[in-house]
Amino acid sequence: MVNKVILLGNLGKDPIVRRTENGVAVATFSLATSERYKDKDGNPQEKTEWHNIVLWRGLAEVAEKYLHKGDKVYIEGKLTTRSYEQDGIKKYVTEVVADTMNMLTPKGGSGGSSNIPPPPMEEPPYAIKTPVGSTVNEEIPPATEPDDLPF
Amino acid sequence: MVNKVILLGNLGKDPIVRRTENGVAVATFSLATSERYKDKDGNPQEKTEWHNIVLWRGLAEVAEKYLHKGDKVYIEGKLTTRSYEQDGIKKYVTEVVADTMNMLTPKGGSGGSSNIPPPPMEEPPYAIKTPVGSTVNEEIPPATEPDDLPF
Amino acid sequence: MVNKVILLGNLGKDPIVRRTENGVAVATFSLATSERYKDKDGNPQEKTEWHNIVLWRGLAEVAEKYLHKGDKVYIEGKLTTRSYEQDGIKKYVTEVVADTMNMLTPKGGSGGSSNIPPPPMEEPPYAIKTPVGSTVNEEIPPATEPDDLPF
Amino acid sequence: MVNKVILLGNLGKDPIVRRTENGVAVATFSLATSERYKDKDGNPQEKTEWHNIVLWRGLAEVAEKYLHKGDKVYIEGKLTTRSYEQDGIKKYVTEVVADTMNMLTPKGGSGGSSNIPPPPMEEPPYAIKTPVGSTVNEEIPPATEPDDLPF
DNA sequence: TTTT
DNA sequence: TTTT
Repeated sequence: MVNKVILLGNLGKDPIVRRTENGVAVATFSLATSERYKDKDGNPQEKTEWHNIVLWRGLAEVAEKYLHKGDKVYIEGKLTTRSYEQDGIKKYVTEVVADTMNMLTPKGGSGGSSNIPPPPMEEPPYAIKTPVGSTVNEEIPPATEPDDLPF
Repeated sequence: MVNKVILLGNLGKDPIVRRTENGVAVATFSLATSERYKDKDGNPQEKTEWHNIVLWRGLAEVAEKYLHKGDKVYIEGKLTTRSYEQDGIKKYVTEVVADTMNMLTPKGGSGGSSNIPPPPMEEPPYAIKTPVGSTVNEEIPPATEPDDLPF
Repeated sequence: MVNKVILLGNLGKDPIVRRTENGVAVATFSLATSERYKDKDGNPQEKTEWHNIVLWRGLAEVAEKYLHKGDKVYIEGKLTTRSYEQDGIKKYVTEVVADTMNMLTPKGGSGGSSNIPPPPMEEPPYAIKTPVGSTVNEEIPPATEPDDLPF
Repeated sequence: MVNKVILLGNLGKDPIVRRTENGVAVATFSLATSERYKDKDGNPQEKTEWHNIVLWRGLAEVAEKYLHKGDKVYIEGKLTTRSYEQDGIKKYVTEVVADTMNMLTPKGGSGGSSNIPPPPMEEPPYAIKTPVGSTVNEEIPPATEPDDLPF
């Protein structure tokens, strides 16, 4: 079974970083991927998709330190959907849980970085406790190669 | 900007195929990707994600003819989210609009293929008219190579 | 930096499995991906690419036990090139070092599985000792999710 | 069958652009993807892979105009291997024929751009006429969506 | 031959 | 809400 998402786009806002009671970091942000195309009259159009990104542990720490509104990032992850209830209505959120991140905005660049503290209550997607899957790429022990190859 | 999803999983049901007024085919189905892992007590667990797949034109026609419940398919596409109103409530659906499909269940295989007609009312995701993006891989004119290479 | 290869094709022969002096397993095989297209005269053509696949450790063990000539597999990995000398001539081989493998041929299927022992000398690519990179997906400790999410 | 390569790295040199007798543009360059890891003694190491990239038609024209040594690009393409004879010895080259390219170095950036004319004779990989496959993403007519969706 |  |  394969479940892989590859995105390269820009952050709509600074990441929001929280920690679990055990101190595990979780960062969330939305990422825009825009596509230019021509409509049937030949006029140039742009369509933007917004993706909910979730990063755990090491990746969340990196996001907290270095990622800002407007920054360009490459994300590789898994598509996941979770549900929660709001005002008695069941809602679904689809998120991309990142396992690889690559920051593409040069340091000192982008500016942006609004340091206004996040609102006390988040948008619906993140309002309810629910398990979410993740793998942090940077924590994976790099499989070092044996020196004694058989070929 | 890159927006790519790669899935390899099994169909939860037979595809549902509709046509626009212009006769353009659209197929939809949900696709399961399961992941086995061990929980913190070391017990094997399985977690299944369900993905909403949308195919247009040629890919929809192929799906209509050959895809059945339980079949294994490889899908490459784009992540898209659209919204609709239901009972006065705005709802969001995230879908994968396929541009490449690869059927992995050998012909005559899989069985399954429940021919029970689909319910009169679909799940929320497909209940409302909304524009959705798509590219059908098979309709792309294969770029044939010139014979007179410069190297 | 991103270096990712995604292949879905068929094994040309049974895998060849070796072990380093430390007992680490390495499996190699070639994988065919075929593409159908029409030439400029509209005649259907097929073009097959052969890829050198390398699997380490757990993945190699799985390949040894379950993979056979003709089997269909999904492979995700890294593109790597290494060089070696043969008869005083420097040669280069490009390989895909897998970090994920998904076997798509149902058990008992495929047939094929020629049990003819591999030739004493392999094709050039695997004739010389050289370091090769790898990560075995199955050995990665699955990042279990904390129960105490902050949202 | 799936044959996909995804790379994000830096150009080692300016692209070399040629044209076939029919005026079709072909650009080639090598792309570095570097990976940082720690060796078994815990010392940080870097390993760089060099990939041979080939772009056709529209993508080649874009590369010619905008890509320079050192620039960062995202490439999506196919793995292909071709052979040629040199001094009576058969040689193989593995290339990535791009079908999507995304330039990630901001305009006016990178500088580099050594305008030293390319040597009269290229490295072995490009010395011999051979057919190579390609699809230029930008030439694909964007599948416009019908307004009359059936759902 | 690149980049961080 | 981003970016080109």
